[in-house]
Amino acid sequence: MNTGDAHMDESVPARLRNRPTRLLSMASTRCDRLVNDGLARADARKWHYAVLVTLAEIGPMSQAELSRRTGIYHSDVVAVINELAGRGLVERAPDPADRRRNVITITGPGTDHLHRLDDLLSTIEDEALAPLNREERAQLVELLTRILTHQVRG
Amino acid sequence: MNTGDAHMDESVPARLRNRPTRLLSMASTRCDRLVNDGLARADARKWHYAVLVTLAEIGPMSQAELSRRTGIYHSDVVAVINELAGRGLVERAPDPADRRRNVITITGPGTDHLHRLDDLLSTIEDEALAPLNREERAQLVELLTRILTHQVRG
DNA sequence: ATGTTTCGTTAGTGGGACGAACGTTAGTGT
DNA sequence: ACACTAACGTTCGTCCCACTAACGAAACAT
Repeated sequence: MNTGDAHMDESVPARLRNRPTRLLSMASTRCDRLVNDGLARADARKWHYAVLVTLAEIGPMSQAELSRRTGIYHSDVVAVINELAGRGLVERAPDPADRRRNVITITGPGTDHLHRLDDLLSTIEDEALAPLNREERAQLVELLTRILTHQVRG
Repeated sequence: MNTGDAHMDESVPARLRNRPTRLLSMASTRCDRLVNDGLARADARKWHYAVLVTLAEIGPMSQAELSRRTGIYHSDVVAVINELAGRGLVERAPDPADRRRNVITITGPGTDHLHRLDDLLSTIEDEALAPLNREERAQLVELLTRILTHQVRG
């Protein structure tokens, strides 16, 4: 499975090793894989989690709004909702007030599943960020958030 | 061009907004795009930079070693070297000592090009990480490095 | 000699982010 | 009342990336 490759040794040139964008890329790739593999064991993907948590926390909403809140590209929302609806975790119903919209609602089983995913994700992230303590994780979150807010408004 | 989407508003549920892996993913995606677009203006890709900087800093080496040091997947090295060699930025020659190997060497124009890419990349990263000062960038690098070293040995 | 490993290479897969276009429906201006 | 514009859901397709599978050639191990 694991190729045991180097990638991070001293064998990597310094100019390369310290490029923040490169580190960001590699860390993201590896964390994403951990998350994907982990969630796959619960037959889920990260977008499933994003949708379920959004619905649970904010309430029923249209697909377009889901796209905006979760960051899922609007073309891709359809498939995600299809998958979730196919498993009975959400319900898709036409909005009587605006017939362009579908109202997506989380179901009972959906809420249960969300709790499992929440636990699972916490475990996964705990392993992914193992070498970082509480404050350091908060620091990381803060730094990344600032980068992102800047780029969005940029 | 820019869709002006939200993605980072308060409209994002808290449980989602504070997930480090999610932030990592989004930051990486956006930074990668900045880097790719930026380097594209110099008709280059980030792997070009990785290869050139490695050759310049360490010296000629085989493609396999290049793969190990840069993190480029071994199947993909071929294409990268093709592109670089096609532009005369590196030279690919059979290794007389081991006829399985190719020895890749950076050329004069390759070194020039590397300098341009170095400057360009600094500019790009400066913009990508604009909201972070020196220490904070160092902090970010340190945190990410620790995550990565842990995962590689994990 | 034989089997194993390394190297370079080709072709192909799967996923994720994104773009283009379309029919449908809601608002908006006049 | 009517044309125009914008939003919504949807489908299809594109591009890039990390990765796999398989292969011939060469080196190495025993």
